[in-house]
Amino acid sequence: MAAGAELFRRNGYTGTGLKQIVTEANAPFGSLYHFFPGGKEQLGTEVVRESGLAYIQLFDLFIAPAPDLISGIEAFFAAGIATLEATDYVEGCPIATVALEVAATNEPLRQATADVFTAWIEAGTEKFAKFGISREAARTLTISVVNSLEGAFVLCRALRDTEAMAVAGATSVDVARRLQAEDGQL
Amino acid sequence: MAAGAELFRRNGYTGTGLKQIVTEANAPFGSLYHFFPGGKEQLGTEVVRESGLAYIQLFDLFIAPAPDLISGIEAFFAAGIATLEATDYVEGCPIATVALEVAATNEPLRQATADVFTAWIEAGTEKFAKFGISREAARTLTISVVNSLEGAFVLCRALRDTEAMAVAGATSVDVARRLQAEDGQL
DNA sequence: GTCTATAACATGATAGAC
DNA sequence: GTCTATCATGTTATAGAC
Repeated sequence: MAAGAELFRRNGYTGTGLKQIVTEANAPFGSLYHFFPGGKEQLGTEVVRESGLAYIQLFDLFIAPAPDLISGIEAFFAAGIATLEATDYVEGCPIATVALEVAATNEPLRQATADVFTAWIEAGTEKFAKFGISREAARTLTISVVNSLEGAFVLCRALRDTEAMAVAGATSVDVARRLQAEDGQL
Repeated sequence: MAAGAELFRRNGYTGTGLKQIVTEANAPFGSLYHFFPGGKEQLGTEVVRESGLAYIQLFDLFIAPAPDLISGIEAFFAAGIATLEATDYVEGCPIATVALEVAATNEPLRQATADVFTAWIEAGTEKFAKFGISREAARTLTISVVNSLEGAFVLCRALRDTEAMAVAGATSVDVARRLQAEDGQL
């Protein structure tokens, strides 16, 4: 299943063949349908859900130990840049490619991607609220961070350049500062 | 070719069959290879390039007549929300889905998506600079706007909700205000 | 229960009739 | 020159041998 996750992340859902997955996983073809009777669709939804949860851990890893909101956000986007460079721009968000592909064509998979994004937004709201901003502000900040992150992955992978991710980090810091200032006035 | 553009935008590159395209276009199958001897790859690159240019016109349509930078950006994101609602979340960015799919697997197509994004950034920089901010600030703002727009399309289509696009607009306005203020100090 | 071999189908691409 | 019929290949899915 880890093999499936990596291939979906790199090549997308429709672009990844089941044959490719079992080859990468050094598994016989038949066992795939033993573990996933629902075929490619079931495998896809489970990969999306698992990858989504794993990404929350990654988010916590950079935000939780930060001394303050701003440096947490900076560390998070710095990690995004590092990932792009380390993988030569082949690995971005594990969900986004699949999400765009299936949004209009495969309802169960679309629901899985939606559940993952909902979980991210809730988890981020929780984390950011711990830094002393209101829950409403924390939710807005989380959505803004995810927007910028996802968009920057698109630009960076296409352009093979990290500039957009750096801008995304700076943008998110701006938003965080504005929200902190507004909350402080209340 | 318009049919190809719409299908690629909705279903992605690997998710769209040539048969599907000729059916949608009410064209016979053979004529496709008459006009595109390079097959699917040539069709894909031309669709990406043409859709990319068309999107710049759309950007101008909302930014150019705006009385000031902030209201131009607001109008642009309001149009994004309107598109999502009007198409029941099946149409987002015409480039992003293809860009993520091919970034690691098809170099000619990846180059086409990169050229489009480069053109967008240059065109946006040009337009925003006309509102009196420095070229450097205009470039940063453009990348920030595109990041937020692309990311919001991912979230909105997956969640079938426009909240993320609204946040993207507010975020972009924040960034524009910060850049205007910084430039004013120089 | 695991896996190999194969079925049923869709895909991209072409050759050849009009 | 336009298009129909077909090819070769790759896809998902399954049946049946071990």
